[in-house]
Amino acid sequence: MGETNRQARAEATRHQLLEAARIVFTERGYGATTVASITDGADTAHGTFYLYFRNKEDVFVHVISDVLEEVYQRSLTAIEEAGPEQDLLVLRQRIAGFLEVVVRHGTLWRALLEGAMASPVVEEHWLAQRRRFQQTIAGRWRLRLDGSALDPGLDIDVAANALGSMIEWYAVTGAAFGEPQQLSVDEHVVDTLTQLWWSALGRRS
Amino acid sequence: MGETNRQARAEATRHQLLEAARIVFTERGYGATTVASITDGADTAHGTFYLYFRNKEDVFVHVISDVLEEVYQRSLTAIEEAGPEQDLLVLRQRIAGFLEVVVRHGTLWRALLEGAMASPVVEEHWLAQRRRFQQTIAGRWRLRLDGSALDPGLDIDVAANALGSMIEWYAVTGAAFGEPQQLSVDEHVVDTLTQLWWSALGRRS
Amino acid sequence: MGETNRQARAEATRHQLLEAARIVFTERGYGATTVASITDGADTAHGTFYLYFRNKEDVFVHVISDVLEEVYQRSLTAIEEAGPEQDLLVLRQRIAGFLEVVVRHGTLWRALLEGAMASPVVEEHWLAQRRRFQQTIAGRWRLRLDGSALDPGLDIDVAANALGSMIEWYAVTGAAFGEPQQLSVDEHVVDTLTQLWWSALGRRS
Amino acid sequence: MGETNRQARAEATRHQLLEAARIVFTERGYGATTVASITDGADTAHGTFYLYFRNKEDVFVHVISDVLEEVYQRSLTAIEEAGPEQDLLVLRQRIAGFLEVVVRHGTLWRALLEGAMASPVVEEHWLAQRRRFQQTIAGRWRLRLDGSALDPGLDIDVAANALGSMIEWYAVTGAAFGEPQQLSVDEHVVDTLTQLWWSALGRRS
DNA sequence: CATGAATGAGCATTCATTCAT
DNA sequence: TATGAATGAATGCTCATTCAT
Repeated sequence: MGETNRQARAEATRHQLLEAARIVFTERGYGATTVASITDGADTAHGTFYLYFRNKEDVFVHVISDVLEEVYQRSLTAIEEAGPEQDLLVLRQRIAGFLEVVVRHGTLWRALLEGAMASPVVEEHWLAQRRRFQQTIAGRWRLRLDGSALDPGLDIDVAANALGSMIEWYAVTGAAFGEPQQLSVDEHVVDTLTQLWWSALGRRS
Repeated sequence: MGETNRQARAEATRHQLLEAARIVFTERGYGATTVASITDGADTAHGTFYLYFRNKEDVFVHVISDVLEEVYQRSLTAIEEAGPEQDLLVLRQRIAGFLEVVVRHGTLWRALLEGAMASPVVEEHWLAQRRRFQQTIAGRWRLRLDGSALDPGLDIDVAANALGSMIEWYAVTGAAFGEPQQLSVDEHVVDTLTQLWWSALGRRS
Repeated sequence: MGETNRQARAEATRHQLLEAARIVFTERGYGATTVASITDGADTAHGTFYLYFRNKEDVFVHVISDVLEEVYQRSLTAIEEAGPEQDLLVLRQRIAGFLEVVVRHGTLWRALLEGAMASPVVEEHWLAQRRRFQQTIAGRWRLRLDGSALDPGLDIDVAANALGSMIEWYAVTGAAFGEPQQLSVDEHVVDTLTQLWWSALGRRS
Repeated sequence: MGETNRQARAEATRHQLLEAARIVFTERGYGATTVASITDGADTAHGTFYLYFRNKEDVFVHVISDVLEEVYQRSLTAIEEAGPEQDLLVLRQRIAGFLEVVVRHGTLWRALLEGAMASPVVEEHWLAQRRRFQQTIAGRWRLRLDGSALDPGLDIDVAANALGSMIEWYAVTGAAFGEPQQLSVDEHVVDTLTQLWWSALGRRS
């Protein structure tokens, strides 16, 4: 029981560091974040950081793994699919979910891109998540290639990459760059993005 | 004439530095580039750098301005417009032009993103160019809003941003991340991107 | 009996630490050995170390004391002396014994030198043992100064120091430096060293 | 001429650092010497050190190279050889020369040993010099193997190593360990060492 | 105009030692 | 006795920037 207590406090310290890291990365980006700024935020000694993480890269991977998983879950698996006639609705909800997660984490996405460029480990994490994302989309489309679903002449993998990039980059540039952002998702925007995606595939509403 | 000579040599030195900077930024990215690595490449003394540029940020802005202008020119103004019946062909050529510039400069785009995250000045440069790009597209669309050109309910500014983001992010992630890239533009890809853009706007070929 | 048990376990822990320390010092040398590496090897908690030793210096002194005593015993007291006509044989056995101990402990001698340079306490331990060694040799020679045993004009203390140094340094540089060593004592080498020692003192075989 | 001036000052700075390093290594040993302590002694900024040396190991190699070369020159090549009847005198002068250099540099030899154990580069430097030393000695002996010069049954390489070790270790343990040393070479000691070396080879004076 | 030596602030990382449980 | 989390001092190294020549 004393043992459990000790473990619990260790876990609390680790959590403090992780949370402080998330905040500092969000505020300052990847490059400008120092280990000292994290331990300051976590209210621990400098050396304590190295009990839990190997270095800045390591703690960053832990921070972004949570976020990347969250955005994946929200935009791909959140909603039970109903009949095909509800496809448009489902698409809209997924796009809205994606935007919501990106907006909520704001400039942490900026740090993610920065980290991906500074660290091969981070880069690979992020690219792997993108690949998984796009392959899931392409896989869904292939399942329905029984009718007039998609325009012929469309390379499915390229299309999944392109439309995924459209949503991702629209969201990230909006939420993480330029002026400090409004922290909400405009319904108006979701409508347009949904329609673009839907029409791009040659469908009619 | 001695004066002219002096100016000419100064201009040559400046050009050497700028060219060396472009190469180093392309090879190492923004963060890993040091002033020393630039002056090494330019074969000048370390201190000479500061005669021409205030710091790394400053020289980077000059490097990317050229590239940003080039991509803008290639994808928006390169082709004389013919009759409206050739719109699809024109679109295709613009997309191909954009991809070609991105591919040709390869990992410098990666450095651009990195620099945008490290420096507000770089960020503003890049965002301004994006805005100009998207506004030009949206402006063109508005000029034709006399008929059934675009789907109703589509927010033109959002759509221009989204489709621009689609091409931009597809190209940049392909050319600047992941495995070392093939340095060519696949016709196949251009076809698909063109079709997505065209259809997304509700047009029929 | 519970008390005895307790003491026995404490003694076992102490022994584990000492043995782990010996291994780590041998493998990594004095400077590169950390308290953590010792407790890792001993399979105890980090803090346990400080229940038994004040610090790295302290545990090292304990480790080397054993080895220094061993080499002393082997090379000075191991063999029952017979008649003076067997002196050469006895000398040879002593030299062989010394070499054997040094070779067996290999790079721990290297750590010993390193430790002697880093810590005055270690240095004094080592020097005291050398002094004892050389004084024993010089004392033996003096006991026989009744005849023509040694060359006149030879300072006995200097000679004992010098010949002792010869064997010591030949053995240590061979066993602890340069290429990973063969772990055996070459008879050939023992012969030459014995002859040098014997002749240096002006004796004839 | 301004250029020459600049180079001269740079050389002076380098010399200051090298000299300060020699002093600090002598006073504190290898491990306890920090780059900061060297730049303090040289009265330069911390970063200046790295303009001239890669790290502590690098500057140490430069410091000891001078000393190792000096001891080699003094003890092996300093004296023009006369007739063979003067061999004993030549030997004596060489031993005296070796001792003099070691005594003059005092505890720097201690740092050399310490450095050899901490750094493979230093170790190799030192071992290479020892090898050169011993091979030179063995080579000389071989040149005279025409008569009764050396005892038969003596392995020449082992003997050169052993007698070289004798002088080296006698000198180093005397000058660099134990109490702060008298800074002079005792004639008495030189006599005994010379006689030991001479007799060990089976010669008669 | 050009040079390149010098500066020093800034950051990552290690590790001996303590102490509450 | 034993544990292991926490501490923080210490140090190596980099690099943007300045300035005397």
